[in-house]
Amino acid sequence: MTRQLALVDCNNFYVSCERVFRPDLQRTPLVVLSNNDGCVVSRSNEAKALGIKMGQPWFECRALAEAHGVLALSSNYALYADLSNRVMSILRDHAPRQEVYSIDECFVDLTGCADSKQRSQQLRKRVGQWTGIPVCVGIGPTKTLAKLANMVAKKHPRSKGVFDYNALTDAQKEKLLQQIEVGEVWGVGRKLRVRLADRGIHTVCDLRAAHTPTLRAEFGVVLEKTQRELQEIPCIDLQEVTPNNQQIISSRSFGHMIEQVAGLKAALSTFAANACAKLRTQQSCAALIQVFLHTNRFRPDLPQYMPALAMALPEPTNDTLLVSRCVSVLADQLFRPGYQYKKAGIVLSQITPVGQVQHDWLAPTQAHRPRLMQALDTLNARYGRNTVRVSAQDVGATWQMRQERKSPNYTTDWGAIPSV
DNA sequence: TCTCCGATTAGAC
DNA sequence: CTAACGGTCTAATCGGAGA
Repeated sequence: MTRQLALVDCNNFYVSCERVFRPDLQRTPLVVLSNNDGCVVSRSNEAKALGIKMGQPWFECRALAEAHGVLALSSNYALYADLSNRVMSILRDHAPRQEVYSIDECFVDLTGCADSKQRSQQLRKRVGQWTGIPVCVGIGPTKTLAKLANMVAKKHPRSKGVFDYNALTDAQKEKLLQQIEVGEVWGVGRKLRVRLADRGIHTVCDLRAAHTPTLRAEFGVVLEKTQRELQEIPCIDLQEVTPNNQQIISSRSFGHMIEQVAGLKAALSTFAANACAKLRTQQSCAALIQVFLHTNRFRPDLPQYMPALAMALPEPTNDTLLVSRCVSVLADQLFRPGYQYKKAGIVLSQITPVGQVQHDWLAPTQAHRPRLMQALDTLNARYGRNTVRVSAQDVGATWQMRQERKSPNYTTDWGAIPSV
């Protein structure tokens, strides 16, 4: 029996989230900006129609956008995460197997469903009614084809938000795949698209039909799997359990350039606190701590410096105070005066589950304070993130990112909901 | 010459 | 008036070091 994999993808997700609590913006052209109000990361259909590109720097399109009455909002991740959870939980309750693929997408397995297309329509309707978030559904025998089908559903209003690749005849499949550029395929990005074009592979149909051993030799396993998936041979399974992260990064661009170590350390200890909190939520510890600093790469007129340094711990930890101190030491070693720093961050890796951590009982007592960290997490959960923090976070702290257009915290603050 | 491992590349969203 | 350009994550592959 052919598999019926459905990809459910929220439409213009961040923009749609903002509109849930601001129905008056339903027809206003709208974009959501990345951290630091830097780039456009979500666009309403009206904004797309104006030619505003995904990932475009806001300062580049701002004049055009504002001339057409486009409203730009800073991103409000707490809101998006909250609505995402609601969407995912509705889908989980209405489909047997689910993989949450990203904040706005999930795969569900509808294999064996009597009428998967009708079922998808129901899912769509339910998510819309219960959350206010519009979604489209693509159905196919493999994940790659389900993604492609989803694209078709989004692009063609005739599909009413659901497109089923499995329902096509071989001739219809061929015709459809001829019309889609290879760059639209999941796993084919900018670089590959160019290299494939050099080989005469322009459409999805071309990729599907290419000589497999040659493709493999030239482009590697990843693309071979993609090709197989286009040929309806499943190579990428549904991942129902989300694995723990192998690496946790916390980094930010600053609202203003920083020239002093103290400022960098304030930012870095906040990053340490956030990264460790994340380690704790997934009940794991890290053994390698890396710190990096960046000057502004878009200012070739200024001296550039982007150093990085790692410290290996004798035993894995998730203790904010310990990691903060390491990060401070690394910052001192990396810091050179005379540069204007625009960004910094930390990377935690060599991650293992807490239960597997072997304590060195011959060594003097390590700074390992699970109960203190638990108390800290409880307090911050109740009274807000960073209510209890490391003092280094405050010393010389001037690094906050720009976020001039953020919407209120609708889902966590009653007062934020506009009165009707 | 082989193996290992860190760095780099490419992609996703 | 001018400058203003995200953040996290994974897997595969490359290339140098050391065995």
